[in-house]
Amino acid sequence: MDNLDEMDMEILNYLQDNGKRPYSEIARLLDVSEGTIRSRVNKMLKNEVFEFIIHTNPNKVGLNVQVIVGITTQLGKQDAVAAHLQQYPEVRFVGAFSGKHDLIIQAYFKSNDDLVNFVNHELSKIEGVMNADVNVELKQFKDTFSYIIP
Amino acid sequence: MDNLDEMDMEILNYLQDNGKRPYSEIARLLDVSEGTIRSRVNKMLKNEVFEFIIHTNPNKVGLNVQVIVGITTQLGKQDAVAAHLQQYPEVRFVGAFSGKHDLIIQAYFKSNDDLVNFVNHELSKIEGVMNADVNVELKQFKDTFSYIIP
DNA sequence: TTTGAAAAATGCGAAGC
DNA sequence: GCTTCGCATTTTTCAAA
Repeated sequence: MDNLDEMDMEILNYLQDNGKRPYSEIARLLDVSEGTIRSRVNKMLKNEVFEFIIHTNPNKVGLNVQVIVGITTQLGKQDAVAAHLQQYPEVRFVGAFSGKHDLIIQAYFKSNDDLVNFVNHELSKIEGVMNADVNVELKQFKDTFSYIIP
Repeated sequence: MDNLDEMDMEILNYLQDNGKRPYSEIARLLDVSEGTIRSRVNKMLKNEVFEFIIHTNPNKVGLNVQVIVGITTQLGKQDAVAAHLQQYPEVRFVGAFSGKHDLIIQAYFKSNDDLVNFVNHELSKIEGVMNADVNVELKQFKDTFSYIIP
């Protein structure tokens, strides 16, 4: 709940390099005891500051088609459309935006067929969706999660 | 390099719920020995199938302004612009797309001031950038990394 | 590759400062 | 809130099937 101090940020910085880095190693690097790191990590986990996950390379698990779709929704239907979209496992990200599109989503598919199927048979049938601007990824330059600016 | 079998996928499925899940627990769930899980995990790590990371809640670390920017680049300058953009720590994602925009990026900022500064003083000065369509996130509905479809 | 068992390292809880 | 110190759990190592 309360704010993070410098040591918390340093802990996050070490962990975002490698989620398996042992508390004892971080403790050595920051010159405190292992218990200190552990209690701070657990406090941050409890406060949902971060979570331990894995980042899978989509291509290596057969998800070769990645898209970002800008969606225009009918006035007043934005929340309902978003609630609907977030239920799809293929949809990784859903956000409401100011700008050209009301909603922007990011999704992964195994094949172009699956993508076309999603757009034509799912997206187009959601009530309140007026327009969908589909962008298919051709090349990925960066996809990091280490966004704690040091 | 070679393909993942069903057990590999199940391991990924268990880990994406919780990157700290012990190998021994996964072993029990899949009815194999702990060493089997470990050797498969290490093989996948070596082949860059996935990595252990943390996912930090941007709001909790003071990154309150999230944007997705669609960028139109001058013909032939796409790669150069992308290479430039990916150097900013604020920029989490850079991809080349087919569709309305040549490049799409996702970035986090501490404040609107920082965003405006980035757009006016950095983005606008990159050679080859012709247009930038800035979308500011108003609300986040979903932001998951568990996209291994079971 | 997978297994099993011993050794090493890590994580945990509690008490005290 | 930080540390220390036993104890439990996990990870590592390695020989063998």
